[in-house]
Amino acid sequence: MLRKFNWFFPYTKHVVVSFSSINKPCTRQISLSSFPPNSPYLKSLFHNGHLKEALLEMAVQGPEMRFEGYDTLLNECINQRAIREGQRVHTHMIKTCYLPPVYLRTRLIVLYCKCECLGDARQMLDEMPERNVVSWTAMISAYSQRGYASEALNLFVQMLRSGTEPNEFTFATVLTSCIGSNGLNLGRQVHSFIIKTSFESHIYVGSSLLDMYAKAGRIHEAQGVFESLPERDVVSCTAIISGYAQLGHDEEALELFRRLQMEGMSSNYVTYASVLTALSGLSALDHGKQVHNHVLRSELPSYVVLQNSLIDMYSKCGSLNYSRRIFDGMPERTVISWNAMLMGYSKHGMGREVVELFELMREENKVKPDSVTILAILSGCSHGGMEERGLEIFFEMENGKLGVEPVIEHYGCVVDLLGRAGQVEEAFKFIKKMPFEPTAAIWGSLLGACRVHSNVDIGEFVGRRLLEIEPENAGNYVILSNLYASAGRWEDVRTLRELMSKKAVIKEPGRSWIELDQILHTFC
DNA sequence: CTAGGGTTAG
Repeated sequence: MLRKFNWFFPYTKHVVVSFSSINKPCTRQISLSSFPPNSPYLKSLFHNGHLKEALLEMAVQGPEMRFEGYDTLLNECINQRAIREGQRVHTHMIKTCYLPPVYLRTRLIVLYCKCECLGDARQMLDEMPERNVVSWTAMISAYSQRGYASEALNLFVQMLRSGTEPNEFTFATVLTSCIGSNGLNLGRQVHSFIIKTSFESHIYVGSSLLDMYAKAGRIHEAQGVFESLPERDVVSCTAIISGYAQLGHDEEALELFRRLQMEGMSSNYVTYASVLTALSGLSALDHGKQVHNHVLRSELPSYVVLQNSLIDMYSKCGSLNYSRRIFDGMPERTVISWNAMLMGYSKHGMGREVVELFELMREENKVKPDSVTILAILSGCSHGGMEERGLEIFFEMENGKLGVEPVIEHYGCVVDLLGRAGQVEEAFKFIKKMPFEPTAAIWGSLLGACRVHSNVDIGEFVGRRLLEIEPENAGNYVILSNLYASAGRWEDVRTLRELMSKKAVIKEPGRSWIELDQILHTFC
């Protein structure tokens, strides 16, 4: 950081400045005459990454700084995410009474956004004497990209009220904030606005629009937008494929991928990741291997995201050896890599492998576990006969030793774990003293344990409770009635069946599928 | 100057 920072040196010929960079302190003599304001030298300093020297130069130039100098400096601060240096540029404007035009103020908004100082960015925007569509859009997109959907939407409305017309950038970004319970409603309003302003066939707006419909579960509307696009690119194709995949329409996703590929669509890592999700859902190992081949032949095989998807796909297809081979071969892993692998072992009841892998994770100490890691471990211990170890890890987390904040799902896993171990009373006590209100899923897990271990007393209490919370769930009636049956309480079984038909509870039909000779067959 | 799709869990 700079130690000396004097603004008013332009009248001296030489100036000695001392500063310390991260590695070494240094002092340098700067000859002013060789550095006219906005000189090419200034630019060369930035491009060689000497931002701090450039800042000194700025300090030396003092009030001589003009638009071009600020622009170059700010852009470099943005590229390097250098917030301290950027603040100095901002301060320089204030101290020298420079009134930046809209363009430079927008660059400052972008600087603060990219450096995660959204509050400062917002203050910049609010204090601007005049704003244009770019200033508004930069802020809206910062909110959208970080998941602050309501802030993004509120700002969008404020922008409209101020009389500024949104452009294709604004629409593309604001649509990604049309999520949640009212998302579809908002998205439709934005859509009609898009039609009015004739941005509907814009490729960025269109892919954002179809993604919005897909995320709201409206795959047909998404498909409609996709088909109406005058041109397609990787992103729009990926968006529609992943739309199908995320809604569980895995066959359609795969079908569409094949068709678009034949039509010449190019794929990137996001495309493959989406297709792999669909294949995991289908447990289609042969198809998965084909996509893996595509990935290996592409330029992308070392992408972490893609390898994570492959680990997951092979796990869900039951090939844990393949998963592990990919996992072991990764030069860098994210927490998702560990979680996908742990989850794979967990789902296959390999409790010992789960615990061993977690120990490896702690030994390596490169990646911190998160909430999902602990979920994978607890459910793995529960399904894999490692109940005691699972409980130990849970209590470590509860005592704050893992750096993971316990959430209700963790408590749910422990209930499951105790229940499976036959400790039905302990599980019931555990639920009663949890710091959360038990959900239907948690009661359901305990009811299942009561059924398996024939604990009619607790089972009856829990079952009745569940029938109140979710009277439409057929499974609860069936388990409770089986529990009564196992205790020979036929009268209760009968009244329960009557209650069930009176409320017209319908059991969902079962579905299954199988892959034979690389052809997928599905049954209902 | 500002913009769209993605990986683990439920």
